[in-house]
This record gives sequence, C-alpha cells and structure tokens, in this order.
Amino acid sequence: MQDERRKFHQYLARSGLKATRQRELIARAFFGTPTHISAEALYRRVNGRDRRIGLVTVYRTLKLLKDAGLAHERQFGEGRALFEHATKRHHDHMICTYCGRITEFENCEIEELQEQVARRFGFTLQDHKLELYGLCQECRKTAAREPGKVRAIGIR
Amino acid sequence: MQDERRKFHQYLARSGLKATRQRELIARAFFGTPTHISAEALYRRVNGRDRRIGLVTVYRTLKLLKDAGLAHERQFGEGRALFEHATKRHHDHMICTYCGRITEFENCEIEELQEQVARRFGFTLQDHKLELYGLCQECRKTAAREPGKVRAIGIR
DNA sequence: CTAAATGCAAATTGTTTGCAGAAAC
DNA sequence: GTTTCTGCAAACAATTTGCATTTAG
Repeated sequence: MQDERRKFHQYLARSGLKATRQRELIARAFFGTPTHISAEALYRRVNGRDRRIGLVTVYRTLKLLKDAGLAHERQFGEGRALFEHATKRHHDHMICTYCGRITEFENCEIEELQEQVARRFGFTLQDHKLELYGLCQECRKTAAREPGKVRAIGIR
Repeated sequence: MQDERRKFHQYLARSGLKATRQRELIARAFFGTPTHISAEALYRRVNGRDRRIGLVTVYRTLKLLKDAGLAHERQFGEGRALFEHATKRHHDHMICTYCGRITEFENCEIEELQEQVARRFGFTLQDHKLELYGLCQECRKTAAREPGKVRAIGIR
C-alpha cells in the first residue's frame, strides 16, 4: 500500500504529471480496497471524504493507475468495469451468479496448460482471463427455492 | 442450421410467440454465420436484404435466441457484445490483441481442472469463460516494428 | 379479432471529451 | 508563469424501452 502509492508518485514524476490532492485521495482509497471496486463505488468513497472530487477525475485517475501498471480493469458478467490492484499475486475469479460474490483462486496447472495451448497455436500470450460462473454454497439452497432469478449478478 | 431453425420455431410456438418474417430472416442470418457476430453486424446483414428490418428487432431476436438456448453472448475485450451459436461444441477463445482475430480451441484437461477448483470451493459450476489474449503469429512481427499500438483490438 | 411484434424516437448506462477556471511545478 | 488538472456539461456508444401502428395466429 505504501509501496503502491510511492510507485504511483514515481510514475507521475517520471511522466511529467502532477501529484494533485484528488489523485492522492483516489489512489489511497483504491489501494485501501482489498478486492474489486467499480469507478462509481470508488467515487462514492472519495466523494464522501471530499465533496470536491468528481466522478470524471476518478475515471481519469484509474486510467493513470492502469497506465502505471498498478491497476487491472476487469469486465465481469455485465455492465460496469471493476478495478483491482495489479500488484496482487496473479489469480482468477469465481463469480456467484446469484449474490455476485467474487472469490479469487489460483491454479498453476491451469496456467501451465494455457501456455501449452498458446504455444501450440504460435500465439504469444500477454494476458488471460478465466472466470467460473456458478452458485456459491450458500446461494445454492436459496436458488433451489426461488428459481428463475438465477444469473442476476448483484455486483452493482 | 436447419436443425437450429427448427428448434427456434419450436421455442417460439411453445412460448406462444409469433414466427415473423424478421425473426425468420434474423435467425437464418445468425445461424448462417460460422463464428461470432455483433448485433450491429448482423443488423447490417439482414438490413441489406430487407430494408424494413430495424436494429432494435435484431437485439430483441438475439435475446430470444439466448432465451431459447440457441445463442451465447460473449463480452470480449472492449465494447460490443458478440454472439455465437450455442449449439456448437464447447470451446474457449484466444484473441489477438493486435488484429482482433479470434481463434477457438478446446482443452478438456483445463475443463477438468476447473471442475476440481469449483468442487474444492463448494461451488456449483454453471458456466465459465476462458480467454487468452496475446499476439498471433503474423502480428508478432508487425507489432515488433510499431510498438505502443498493442492492445488495440480491432473487433469493431 | 386479439395478442404479440415492429420500428421509431427517446431513455438509459457506463464512460469519455471539450473547455473555462483552478492548481501544481 | 506555464503547463497540467479539475469539474461541469455535453457527447458518446451500446443497448433498452414506451408507444402507436402493423401483423400473425
């Protein structure tokens, strides 16, 4: 977290960009988020602390964080993008289609197989996205009772 | 293709929906598409044949096809959704970040490992998405010459 | 005939951009 | 003092919806 903020400052300085109050606050809030957060949600967070920060600046700062290699943008299921620290150890995601909960996991065997597939096609791998969709343990029971509503995703 | 159109008709009849000229044409064009197609592109296709078909109807018909279990909606990289036949054998996708080309592949070892992971978390798997992003053989050379432009995705 | 479908225009959602004033360097 | 930011409002793109008219069963 301290480390990430320092890297962000370095990036700004190196690129001739300015370290402003809002960038500082947005970065702090972002790095203080343990998991995934949408631009909107991050905005609500910082705007709660300082009413003078606009949603637009959040979008622009998130873009900077991506450019700095400190944030990843993810497109789960529907609608809005979610952002997470790029400095976290690599992992994939398992998304409950009922409650929207996102669980992270890692599996290096799968990673290895992906590499193999790419190699077989002469493909130079840059990135990958693996998402498992289904029902988490708790939601399975609920869903059994009220069917139909499944695939609603409540990430909003 | 014949089979898919028949299934679509069955679905419409079963649900008390009507088999209209436009649905017929849109379904035919969709099932006649070997790979992935966007709503917009599908619209251009059918609209070329019959000027009286609107983009809105294409969207609504694609939704019906999804409901009928005959189409999958995919959200690759950026922007618009792409649709593909649901009746195709299961496969995953490898996307060139330079030219946007989408290559399909299947790997049952990976599928099996996914099941394992889900099981370990008490997760009931409904679906999954695996996408590999990188440079295809041809683009690697080009990209080496004009860097920076990478990650542009030309699916539009 | 009656319920459902179409097509248009207008609304919506998430995100980006143009621009005048404000703040870093 | 410039140059880069910010925030607002307006623009945008993809998709959805309300509604009056048309069409299938």
